[in-house]
Amino acid sequence: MASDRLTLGVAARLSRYLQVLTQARKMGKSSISSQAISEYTGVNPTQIRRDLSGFGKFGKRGVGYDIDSLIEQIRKILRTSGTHNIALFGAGNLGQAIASSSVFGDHGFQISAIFDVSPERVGQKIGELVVRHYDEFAGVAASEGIMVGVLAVPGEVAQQVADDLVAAGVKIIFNYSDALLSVPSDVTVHTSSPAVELLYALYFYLT
Amino acid sequence: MASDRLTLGVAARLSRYLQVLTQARKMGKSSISSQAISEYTGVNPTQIRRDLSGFGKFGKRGVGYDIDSLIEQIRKILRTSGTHNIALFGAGNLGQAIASSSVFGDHGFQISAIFDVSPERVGQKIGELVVRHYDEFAGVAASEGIMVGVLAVPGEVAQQVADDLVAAGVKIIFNYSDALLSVPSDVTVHTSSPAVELLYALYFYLT
DNA sequence: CGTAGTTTGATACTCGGCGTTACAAAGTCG
DNA sequence: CGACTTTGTAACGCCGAGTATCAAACTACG
Repeated sequence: MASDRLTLGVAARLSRYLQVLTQARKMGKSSISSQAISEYTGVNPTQIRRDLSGFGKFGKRGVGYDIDSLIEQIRKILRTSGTHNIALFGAGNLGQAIASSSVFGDHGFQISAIFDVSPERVGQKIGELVVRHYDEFAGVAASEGIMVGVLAVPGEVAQQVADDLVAAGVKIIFNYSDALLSVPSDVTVHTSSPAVELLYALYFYLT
Repeated sequence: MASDRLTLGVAARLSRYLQVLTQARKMGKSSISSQAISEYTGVNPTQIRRDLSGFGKFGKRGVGYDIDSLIEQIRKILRTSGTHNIALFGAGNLGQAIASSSVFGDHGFQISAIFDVSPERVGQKIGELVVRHYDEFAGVAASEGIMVGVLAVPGEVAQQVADDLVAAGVKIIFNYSDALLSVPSDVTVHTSSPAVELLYALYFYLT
């Protein structure tokens, strides 16, 4: 079949290209060379061209790659074109920051609902959305096709929320809390860990 | 010399172990097996043992690894023991979320100052710290040894702040904005991109 | 128009990282 | 004491990724 699974490395690099391309587009650029992508990602230019040319001829010789079309192509390769509905849990500082930024929207993720338990926050408006009470989640999950849940809740309740997400059929959990979540093997947990990324960067600076 | 540079892969995995170990410690565990670390990181247990045994015998056969001591050992290997001072820029929702959480503190990063330009935010107290005006940064950078800057500012001003950080001698910039930053080659920029990480996870779920 | 410069696409070769398998040694538990 | 767990270590092989090289396509400029 034409749709062989990408290797971990290729998928990781494609995602990274996507990040830089999206940023570059925001900066008003319309075209970019493999050399330039290399400077921002650290990936070898030849490697970049090889990654891309494996799926088609996206670039123009002597010019580079058209950013808009390359973004679309990579999204197709990653099978993540279109928009995906996500649910956000926790409307504290972090939840509000996420909801009012475009970090997820820029990559095709639409926040379709925000949940919290605090009476002061429920009913509050953040951007276009109104914070709903956590009890409503089960109903919302059933009606909208929620596949991804983003946890911006305190660590103490993260496991409880994760359990509820699993019960509702959510398959991917993005965890901003510091809790270690236990989930069935068919559910993916990705934990945000900026400090660890920083340690990694620091190591290479120090040596 | 005994301090050969670690390969990218080893350093990345050690960081990842550190993340899980820190979480596990928070959950009250005191010991963990390579098998358990494998379940949370996706790294092969043999690979984990090989990574660790290359630097010493940290585990106890039949038992596993003592979490506290292993964390300390990995920090030593990564040369990132002790505390590191970081400066936070932007005291909006995101900045407040970062400042009031322990994500950085748990890994030895101490936020030594928070800066903003908004008159309403300057002077406000977040945790133990008082938000200072951005103009004070140059002075603070000189007195404290600030090596890392965390940007929680709007994308439009991110490049300006980055330039100032570079001028002040900061070598590592953690960028939460969506701007594509240009810096000299001896400065490392790490851009937070949760949505891209999510796309990556989504790809492997879909296939 | 023509030439120099840029950048992609493609191939061949090599090296090393990592998965796999296997097993002895050291510890725990009943 | 004996069964079980888990680390530490070695051997082997595959494939991913860096490197080097070159032709082809495109731009820019005189």
